Amino acid sequence: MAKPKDKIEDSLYTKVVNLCVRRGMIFPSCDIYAGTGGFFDYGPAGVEIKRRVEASWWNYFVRQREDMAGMEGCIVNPPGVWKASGHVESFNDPLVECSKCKKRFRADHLVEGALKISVDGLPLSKVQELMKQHKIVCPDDKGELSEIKSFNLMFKTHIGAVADETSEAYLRPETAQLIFTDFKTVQMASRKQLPFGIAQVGKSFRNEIAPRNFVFRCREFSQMEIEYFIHPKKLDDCPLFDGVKNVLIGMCTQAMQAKGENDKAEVISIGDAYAKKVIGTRWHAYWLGAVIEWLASVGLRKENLRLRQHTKDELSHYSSETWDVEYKYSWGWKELMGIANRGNFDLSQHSKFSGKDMSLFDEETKEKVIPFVIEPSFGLDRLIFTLLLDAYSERVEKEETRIVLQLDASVAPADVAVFPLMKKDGLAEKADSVAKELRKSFVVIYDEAGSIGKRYARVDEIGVKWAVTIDYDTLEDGTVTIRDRDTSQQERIKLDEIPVRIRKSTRSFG
RNA sequence: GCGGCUGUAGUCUAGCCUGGUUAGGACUCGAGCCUUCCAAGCUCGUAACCCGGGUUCAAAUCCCGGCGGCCGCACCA
Repeated sequence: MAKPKDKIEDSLYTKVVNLCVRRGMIFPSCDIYAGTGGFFDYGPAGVEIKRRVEASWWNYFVRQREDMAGMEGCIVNPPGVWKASGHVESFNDPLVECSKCKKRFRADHLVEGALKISVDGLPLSKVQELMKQHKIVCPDDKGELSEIKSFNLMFKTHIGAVADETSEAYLRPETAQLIFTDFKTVQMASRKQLPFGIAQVGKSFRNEIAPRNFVFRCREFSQMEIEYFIHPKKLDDCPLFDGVKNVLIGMCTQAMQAKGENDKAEVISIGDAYAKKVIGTRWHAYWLGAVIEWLASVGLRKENLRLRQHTKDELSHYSSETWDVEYKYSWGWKELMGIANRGNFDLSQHSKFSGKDMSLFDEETKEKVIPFVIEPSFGLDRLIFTLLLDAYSERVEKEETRIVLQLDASVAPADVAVFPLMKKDGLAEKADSVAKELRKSFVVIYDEAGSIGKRYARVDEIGVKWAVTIDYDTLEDGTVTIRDRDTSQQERIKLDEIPVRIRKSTRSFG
């Protein structure tokens, strides 16, 4: 089955990466020292965009909802958490390399294939022994295989001064688990009854073997995750479903992929997809719709989005059904975020490993239940870069190419730029006081350096929607020109109309 | 992690082959002049040879090692 190309060698991609670095929005971390592959820092404009996307998400999914509670968990956790979640095991890939063709294989898979036994839970030394005993060689060209090398994708550290086995700890590879470990406390404190969700934003860490493709696969990244808890017998009892039943979106189903139609998507409403049982549960369908609506609200064009169902062999160890929201990158459809049905896997595991009761008493059915979970999981960095790709445009003027980032105003790095037409005759002083006043309510960029055209171009490039220019008329009658980034058209308005104009285009979050 | 290519200011690059330059340019950035609205012009300025060894009187240049980057393989909850 042909996978979408992983390779990124596209000019749009290159242009946006270049813009990110050149304008200091997103750039390699600690670049003055080497060895920092897979880590990226955000500069002034980048961090504003990031905070706004995050704030928009938090507002939409947490503050605007009755059925959601927020929390923030720790990054460093004891091993128990990750043993229960299955990550200690499934993050350890035992790899061997063929001495002839240099190809790499999963040692456990080779042994399982050759001996028709399960090696689940066996220590690596045992697997190595089996490989030797049965003289397992490269399946491609019978070449000799190397010793097993273990790749642990979790960052390990130690708690306290003594670094021995008892003090081991991990940097979390996903934020989700903290929601499960804290589930009972957050439920008690928020006094939410099923169904309800817990949301969290934070950093996660994966020690990728080969980080690549800018922020698409990095070692430290931000996640925005929701675990939505549902009574196991009420997965289709979804009162809010009507709100998204009309969301039309392209879908690529398992059935289509089985036929090899990986790049196709049938445009269908999410409600219909559920009615046809393409989507397993009503609550899953609901979250697919809610997620698409939010992604559209921060400016992503729906025609560049589609839902793709994971095939059975793609499903992770905890999931029974997963849908990815994919974006139509110029190098192919690729995962932007995922919505998994985790069942009660995690709460059950934590109950087993910790010995604590993770069930809730349901007042309606008078029974103790371990809730099922639908998990919408967003990668923030990837999303931001996708927003930049989606917003990137070029305008040719006088044989010169200008970059205009047509970001939604709600996620732009500033609400408004304020420029004096020139520095002299008191224009700069006036502009400065206008900027100071606007700063009380908005994110403002003030700039008096260079020609006016250059200053417009500078803010176009990072996506600021409005530019207010103070000129001689301002001193006379208190009017300014306000310029729209996308049309470069200007309009003369009164000073006190500026906030109204900005708010019209910006949902104010956070 | 393996293979191929590659590394000069914030960005793009000249110079490298054939060792000796105050390492040049353009854009950006900063200061100033000019300018009554879209990267104009002028003056001045800041800023670079990835790191470490070696060869040599002399290394951006040649050699070795390391580190980074890109591409391919592999990996990817």
